[in-house]
Amino acid sequence: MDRWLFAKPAGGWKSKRRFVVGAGLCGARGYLTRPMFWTEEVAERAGAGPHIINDSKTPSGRVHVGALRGVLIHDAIFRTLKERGVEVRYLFGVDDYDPVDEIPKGEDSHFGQHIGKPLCNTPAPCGAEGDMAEFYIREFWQVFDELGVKVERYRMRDIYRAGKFDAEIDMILRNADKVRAVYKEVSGAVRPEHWLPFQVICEQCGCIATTEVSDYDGSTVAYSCLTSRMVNPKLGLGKGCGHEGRISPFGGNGKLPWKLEWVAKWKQFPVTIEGAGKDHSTRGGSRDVSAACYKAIYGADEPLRVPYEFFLVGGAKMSSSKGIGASARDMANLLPPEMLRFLMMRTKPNSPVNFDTHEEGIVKLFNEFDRAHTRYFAKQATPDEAMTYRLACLREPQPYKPANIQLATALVQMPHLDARAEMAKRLGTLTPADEGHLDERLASAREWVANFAAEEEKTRLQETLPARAAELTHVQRAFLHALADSLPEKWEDDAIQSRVFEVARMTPIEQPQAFKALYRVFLDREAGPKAGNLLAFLDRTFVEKRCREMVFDVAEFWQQSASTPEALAKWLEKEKDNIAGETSDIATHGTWVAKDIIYTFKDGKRVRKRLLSGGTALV
RNA sequence: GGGUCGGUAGCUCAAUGGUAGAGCAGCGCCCUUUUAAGGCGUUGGUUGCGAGUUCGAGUCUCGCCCGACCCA
Repeated sequence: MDRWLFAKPAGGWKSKRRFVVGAGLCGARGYLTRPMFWTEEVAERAGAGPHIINDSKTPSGRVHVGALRGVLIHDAIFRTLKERGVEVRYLFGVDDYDPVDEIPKGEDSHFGQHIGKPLCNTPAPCGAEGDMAEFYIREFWQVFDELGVKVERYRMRDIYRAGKFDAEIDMILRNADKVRAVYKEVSGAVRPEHWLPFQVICEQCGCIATTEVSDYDGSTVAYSCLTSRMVNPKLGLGKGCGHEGRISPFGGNGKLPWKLEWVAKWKQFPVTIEGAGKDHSTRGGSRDVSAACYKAIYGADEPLRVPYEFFLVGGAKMSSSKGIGASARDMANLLPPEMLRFLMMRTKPNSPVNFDTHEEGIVKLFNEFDRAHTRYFAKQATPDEAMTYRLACLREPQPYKPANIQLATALVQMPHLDARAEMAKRLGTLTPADEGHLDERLASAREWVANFAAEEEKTRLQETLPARAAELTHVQRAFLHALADSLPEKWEDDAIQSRVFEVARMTPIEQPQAFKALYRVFLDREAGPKAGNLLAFLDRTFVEKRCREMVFDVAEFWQQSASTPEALAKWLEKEKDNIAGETSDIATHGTWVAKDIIYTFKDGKRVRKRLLSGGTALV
């Protein structure tokens, strides 16, 4: 469908969607326009700038794959603004002053004693160096690098300790009454009169989640570490120590609750664009609270909102106890960076992205990306498609020959095959870009097979004849016997491949049926890699034995393979110029009489045709 | 319980109140010693259900059902 439309005249028709105004007038009906890509809409709403985009992550465990949605949405907006010549920065913060409130899987003994403390004051697990926050954010930063997401990184511990939020902390504490009013009005949460929006780190036990602060005098606050508060009631952990004291709220002695932390960031940096996931973005949610506080305290408008839906990954291993596939790192191992970006770019922020790691989902994603790539370089892409593709690429798009993912996953499962060589053979002459792409694609294929493929999706050589071989027709069984009878002396892929075709013509059997029979008895699948390759690396006697395992009935076989005289005549008419000669012989089986005619083509090929009579009298 | 968003072909999703579309899957045909490849064609819909507004509703309004999320 043509995406170029005539926009209705301004003021005439109502329009929900924004349009890009194209070049000049086009007739009397309106301007030549096209619908905006979602990043362009955001850029348009954002205005001239300069802009500061902000996003952040609390590294309380391995960073979940869903966190990439916001990261990449912000990156796409960042790149679009830059392309438009707008001055823009992209900041990304580590919320490492947040408390430990949950325990990462399997780390109970290590983190149990630290629950309630700031992440950056908690040692890393597994005896690793550094603190918990650094430990978990490190692999997330690595993914940023691989995805080509270039952000200005900051850590909340540095911000607080350097006193960069001191002015905001002071302002917010002085306006605590406004904060309480907003909480009550916007989200219905009632806070006690003495409550102040701040949490200090308890000087006695080091917890930050258990303290309650009151009485700000301009330089210090009073606090108590509540024994009545449990950071994680489910686990029964993180009780306060009962300590009471007075301390300065500045210089890293404590932090703002994160709804106010947002306010401080917006004010200090200052942030002009910050999206948030749907969990924060609903009415009366945390984003509304933060925005209202910002307005109440500073009289300022919140940064541009970009509410976005979730990024959900389902599939084979996701629900397994191993937990592979749930983290950003795991997903980056499976999907090349462009693919992961593509997944996010093509879906508008307000729609959820559901990605399935089952074979079908993987194949579909890769093939769609390859089609986008091909269309882009063939200049057949629509404006939206081109934009999606360009934003998916890490740098200026480079041409290369796409390597089919389905073939790649098949080949890497054949231990006796050189998958790379097989793929390369099919692609033809390779440029360095082709080679790089091919290696990347094979790595994805191997990762999928190793960590994501369900058992039934894997290609496995069948040690014994699979049960479903019973579904083979008698022609297919006869074909396998005939193949066993005439396996080539030279046990090489080309010779075997040729022989398969020849035996198929001489059985006779339709080619697809012949190949399906082979894949069934050896792999228990409908299809597979090139048959010659597959067989060449198996033991010859094993192949011969397997091919003879299914018995067939001659009468059934003949009936399934016979031509009608009409069909034969039609075929002869078509092929007569290519046929050099023919021989025939008669065979009988019970009351059936088969006349087999073998036609020899001018190029040496031989084809058997079978005419059948009799049989009916006895049946 | 209150709120937000969504429900369109088998699947994933488009569609400015103006003829409901695309990709994939499926099906059919063609080609082929590239057999998990290639080419061409094509089926498929009570737009969750029911009312209303309108010349006209997938789109707007109301009610209900289902799902996700937020708040309590």
